[in-house]
Amino acid sequence: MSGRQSAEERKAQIVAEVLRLADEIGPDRLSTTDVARAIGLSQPAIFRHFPTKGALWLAVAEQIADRLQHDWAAAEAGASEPHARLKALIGAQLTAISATPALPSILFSRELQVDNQALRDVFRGLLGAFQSHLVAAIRDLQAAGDLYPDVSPEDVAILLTSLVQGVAIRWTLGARGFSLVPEGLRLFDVQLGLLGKMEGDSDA
Amino acid sequence: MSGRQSAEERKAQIVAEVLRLADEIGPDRLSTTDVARAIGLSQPAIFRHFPTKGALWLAVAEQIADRLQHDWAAAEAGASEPHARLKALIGAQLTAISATPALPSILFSRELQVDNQALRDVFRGLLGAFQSHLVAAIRDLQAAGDLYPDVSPEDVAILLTSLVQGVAIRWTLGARGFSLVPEGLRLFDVQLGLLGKMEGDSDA
DNA sequence: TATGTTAGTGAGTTATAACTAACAAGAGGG
DNA sequence: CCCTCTTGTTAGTTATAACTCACTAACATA
Repeated sequence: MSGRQSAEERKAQIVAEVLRLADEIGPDRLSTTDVARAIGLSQPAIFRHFPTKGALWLAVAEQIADRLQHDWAAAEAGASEPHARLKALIGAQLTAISATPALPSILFSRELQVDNQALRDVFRGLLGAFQSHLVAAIRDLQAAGDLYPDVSPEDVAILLTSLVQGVAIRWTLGARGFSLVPEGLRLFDVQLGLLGKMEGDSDA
Repeated sequence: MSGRQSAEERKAQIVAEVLRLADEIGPDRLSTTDVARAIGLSQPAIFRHFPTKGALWLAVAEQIADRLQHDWAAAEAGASEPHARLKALIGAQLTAISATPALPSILFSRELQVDNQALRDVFRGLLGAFQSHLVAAIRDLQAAGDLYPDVSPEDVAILLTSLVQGVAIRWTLGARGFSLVPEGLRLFDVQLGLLGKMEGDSDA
């Protein structure tokens, strides 16, 4: 169908298709046959480009990691003020999930990670990196006096990642009946509102 | 091995074994053969008690639902004051998860997310019910003046369920390197501390 | 003690998974 | 114009999944 292509193009196409289908079918249920059929290739052709299915998933993970890290960098570059930077980070994460809805399932799928240590490492590092970006922004926010100072930045970061995860779960369970990014950002404002309430008292 | 048993007992035993093995093996990797072997039964015996594997999962979900609802009721009965009631609800949920560690994995399983609509409905209802219990307690807390009144109880409830989910996910992914209930309650106190900060200002 | 019901078994069937081996064809270089 | 590398195919293999069928053994009770 799609004609003969260079290995590099094919690889990218396969990875993209895995991400798309992982949402439809479920990450661990996704078979190489599904991927091949969606592209219009024979099933063994997948193995021409990736030695094992695990290697294919690793490529997918690395693509995810690259994209997320790029998104975070862009979010931070576009906002100088700490509050805006924090909100941009959360927004970037929500946008990434809404563009790749399989992301939470992939990130949290024990099935995938059980027999793929490398995959687990990539994801763990990724989650940790996000946490670090948040902590840095929160620290700046506290330094600027815009955030109640008696709570640890790490705890705030945890509350915020939980918020993102929580809204993502509600989004998937509820058949995506609401708009992920606005709802997530609304809750972010609520949470940050609470965290900033002491602002007026700080000079008391 | 375990001898002949009544259908009712066997069903309960199978359901319990699924919950145990779902944690060890992962919800989607879990085969009827695994369950049968763990009990000491032939694999077809499972299908004597449940028409399909999906029906088995549904029975598991209903057992979870029953137990959670019972736990919530007990938590609410044991605490009259709103703040204690809210904390007891969160504690009950954390305790339930720590007693059934497969719970978060099931939330992200393909069985739940893709294959089994009925299962998804049960879990959605369950989350909604928990949310309602929280909202009621939060309303009382606001009425008592112990919680910043300008934020909607629904939003606070969402933040709290997200908190529970978030800590549960970190707990499972991080190889259970910390104690779920204390860590969850600690974060609850942090969050509630933020929500109660206005208390001193309310008469200003 | 005879008889119907129910829990359980062993040996299948069918489908689908990942992966392999042998062969075919398109594209560029000599 | 052929030679060769690369991308692809068709036709397998092996393993494992859910589920079925024909049958047996324990139990209850009339």
